[in-house]
Amino acid sequence: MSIADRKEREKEQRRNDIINAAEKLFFSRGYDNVSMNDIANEVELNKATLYLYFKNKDSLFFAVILRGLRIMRDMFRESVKEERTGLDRILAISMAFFKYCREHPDQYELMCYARSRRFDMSQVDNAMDQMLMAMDVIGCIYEAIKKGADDGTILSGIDPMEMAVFVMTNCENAMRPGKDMQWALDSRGISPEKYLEHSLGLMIHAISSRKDAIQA
Amino acid sequence: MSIADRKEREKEQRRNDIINAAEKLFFSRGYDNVSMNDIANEVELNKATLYLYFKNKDSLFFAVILRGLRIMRDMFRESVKEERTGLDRILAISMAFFKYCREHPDQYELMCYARSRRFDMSQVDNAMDQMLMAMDVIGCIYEAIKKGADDGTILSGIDPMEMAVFVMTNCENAMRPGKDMQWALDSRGISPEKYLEHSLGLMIHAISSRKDAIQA
Amino acid sequence: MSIADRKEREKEQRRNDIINAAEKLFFSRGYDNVSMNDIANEVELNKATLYLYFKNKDSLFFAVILRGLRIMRDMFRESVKEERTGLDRILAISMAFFKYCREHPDQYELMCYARSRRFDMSQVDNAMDQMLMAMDVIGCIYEAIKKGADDGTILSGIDPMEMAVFVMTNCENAMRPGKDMQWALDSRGISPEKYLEHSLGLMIHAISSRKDAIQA
Amino acid sequence: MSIADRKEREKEQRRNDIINAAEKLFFSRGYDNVSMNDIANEVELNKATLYLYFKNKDSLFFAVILRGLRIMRDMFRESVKEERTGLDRILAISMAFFKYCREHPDQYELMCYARSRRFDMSQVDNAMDQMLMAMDVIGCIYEAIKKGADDGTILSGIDPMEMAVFVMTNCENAMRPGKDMQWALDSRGISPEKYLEHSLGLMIHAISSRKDAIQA
DNA sequence: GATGAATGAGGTTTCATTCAT
DNA sequence: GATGAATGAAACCTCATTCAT
Repeated sequence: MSIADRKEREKEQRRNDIINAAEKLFFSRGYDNVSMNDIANEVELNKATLYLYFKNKDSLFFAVILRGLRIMRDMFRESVKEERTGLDRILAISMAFFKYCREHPDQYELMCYARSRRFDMSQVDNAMDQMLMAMDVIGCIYEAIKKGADDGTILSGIDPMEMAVFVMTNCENAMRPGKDMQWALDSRGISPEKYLEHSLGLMIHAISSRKDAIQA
Repeated sequence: MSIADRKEREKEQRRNDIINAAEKLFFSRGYDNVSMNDIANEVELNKATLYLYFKNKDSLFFAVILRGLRIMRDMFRESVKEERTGLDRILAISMAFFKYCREHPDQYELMCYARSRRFDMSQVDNAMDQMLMAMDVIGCIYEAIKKGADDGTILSGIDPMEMAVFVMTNCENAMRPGKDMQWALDSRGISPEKYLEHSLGLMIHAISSRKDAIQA
Repeated sequence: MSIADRKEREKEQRRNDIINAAEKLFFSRGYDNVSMNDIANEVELNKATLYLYFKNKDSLFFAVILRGLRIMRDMFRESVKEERTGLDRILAISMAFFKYCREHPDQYELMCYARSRRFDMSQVDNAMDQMLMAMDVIGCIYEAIKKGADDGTILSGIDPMEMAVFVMTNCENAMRPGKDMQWALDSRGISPEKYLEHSLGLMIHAISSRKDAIQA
Repeated sequence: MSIADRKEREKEQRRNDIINAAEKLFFSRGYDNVSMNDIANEVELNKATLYLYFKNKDSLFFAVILRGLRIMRDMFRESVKEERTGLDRILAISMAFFKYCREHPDQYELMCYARSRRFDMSQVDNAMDQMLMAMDVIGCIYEAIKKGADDGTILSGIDPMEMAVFVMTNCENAMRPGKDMQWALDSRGISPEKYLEHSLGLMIHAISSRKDAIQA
């Protein structure tokens, strides 16, 4: 068993090495400007070897994404531990999200790109893992919303999943408003931080059951 | 002058033909699966000729996007004409946005793609037009928000531009929640239409000065 | 001895399994569209194991061919048993050949491909078996011709081996005239069956000592 | 007109240069051992340029083949000019065929390879020309057979096209009996020339209306 | 004897872009 | 202004084969 185990671990390690190399390059040059050749050179393996571990370039890409999602989920889970009320948990998750984005800006950038029509999930061999992890992430929010509906800190009457999606997308937009939106904010001298704060406040205001509070 | 005029008009016409062809192909196959060759064939011009009108493929792409933005802006402007209060105008613009997305789904798809990191605006020759038009679009919302702050239908206290961005991005997400968000909604059997409605309700609730209303 | 025997038999069995798998795949997709990987998967052995049994892909291919040749030879031998005269034997062998082609069309197809310049016999480890078996096959015809020369049913005066080759190649062409020849026949509405019959008639006519007969 | 003409000629010339280079390499190393890279280097053009003139490697290959077929056809046509009877024409064509094979052995080798299952004519852009030329070649024999049936030198009663195919394939086999057939002939010390002669004699004997003659 | 992992070499094709005319 | 032809660069992927275990 120890021998099979070691093999197993080595294989996992190598897989990880590849993902590391790919991640590094994707981060610095973007998906489209990195070739499998580049990655093979970076990880010092033969190009063909990459294809032993990943069906194709897209699959490798989504393995990178998956890792990012896992980190995000873990941060989400960790963040709610200390919080009592549903609303507090939502706030905590929001903060965790912003933290994630700040600590892993390139990873988050890739994640956004991974959603574009450019990618055909049917050609990706770990598509299912991808979906499950995404569900896990949104699931954290979903749980918090449900709790909030129970404890009265969050509006009820709408399916908690809808609210979770509302929260998640608002966080994303608060963090990364899109090129044109940034132009608009720039034109009025509004800093990203300020927009983040206010935008989050509006979101919380929208879902909170207390009718008087705008918090950040 | 009439001769120069005609020339001018012809040139404009040809430029438009190219954009038409490109648009048609981008719509049906996506940016990355359309080559300059394809476009040249579609418009029945030589490939090299395209480069007389557009600096590169990206510039042509953004010319297509620009046209879409113009349509959107016109619809926004048209939509507010009949509305009195700021809040009503925001509602009207939201509706106009959804209408736009439904009537030009492919165009909207492209617009989203155009925002990805993949594109380097510094290599695009009409980047300025692009920015101005985007400002125009968001400007419509900005005006409505300002009016709403004046007439008391919309929360004041936050820069109207911030609110405009909040509105716009919420509309976008209401309409097109992203692959993973759709999975999440699907898992609870929530239809896109329902989510659109509720999500819009939350947004309006967030910005409305009336503390009791959730409307769709 | 029994242990060594068993080992021997198992080894032979495994070798056969590999040939079976290769044959199946070559039949359905053609030599060039089948990889050693495919074969290894089909037979559920490791790719490297294949190389314990066969020097290279070509050798495996020719092992498949060899098996086909053996079948053909056995059919030839069986076919002449009941026939008296040399000419009758030639006819019987021809029929056996056609039967073989009909019963093993894919195998025959491969056999034809195996003759192309693409293959370098010097790199094939069982080239000698290959040659011996081919000689066996043609040998059947050779014997029949010799008998026919003796019993007066077949022209003498030409080396029987030459005639054997003439017979064999005519049978092959009767059965499988080649793409362009088929186009030609099609253009005149001649069915493969009809051509087979007439072509065989001409061949028999050519070698028969009776100057009046055209038979099928 | 002269300018367009020159362009046209230059283009044709270049196309020919490419075919020349490809032919040279195919001759010396065989189709599968020549890459488009090799050809591009040989003709001193960019690899991509090749694809302006030929849809793919196969199409280029068949352009080489087509040229060979044209030569063969021209030799066939030339050969019959001086001959009166149908049978004499068949003999003349046979000789022309043998001459062709001796003068262009590599070309003939390729032609044989071109017929194998390996090639999917549906992916070849000049497939129609290919077929027409093949029909032209066989057509020469067909005409001679018809004439022979008229003038009484050749057996009638079988469709001339069938006989033409019979003649053609017999010539091919007389010239190039196939690896195994050569082994067989070798084993009896029969030279290719001798087999050619006798084999041709049998073929002529088969189609001739004179019941007593074996000629070469 | 069997295998999992690795690899080197190369395959065809595509594309955006640019000259010379 | 328009074009036909050319190109450089690279892209992804596959395969037969061979070690170390």
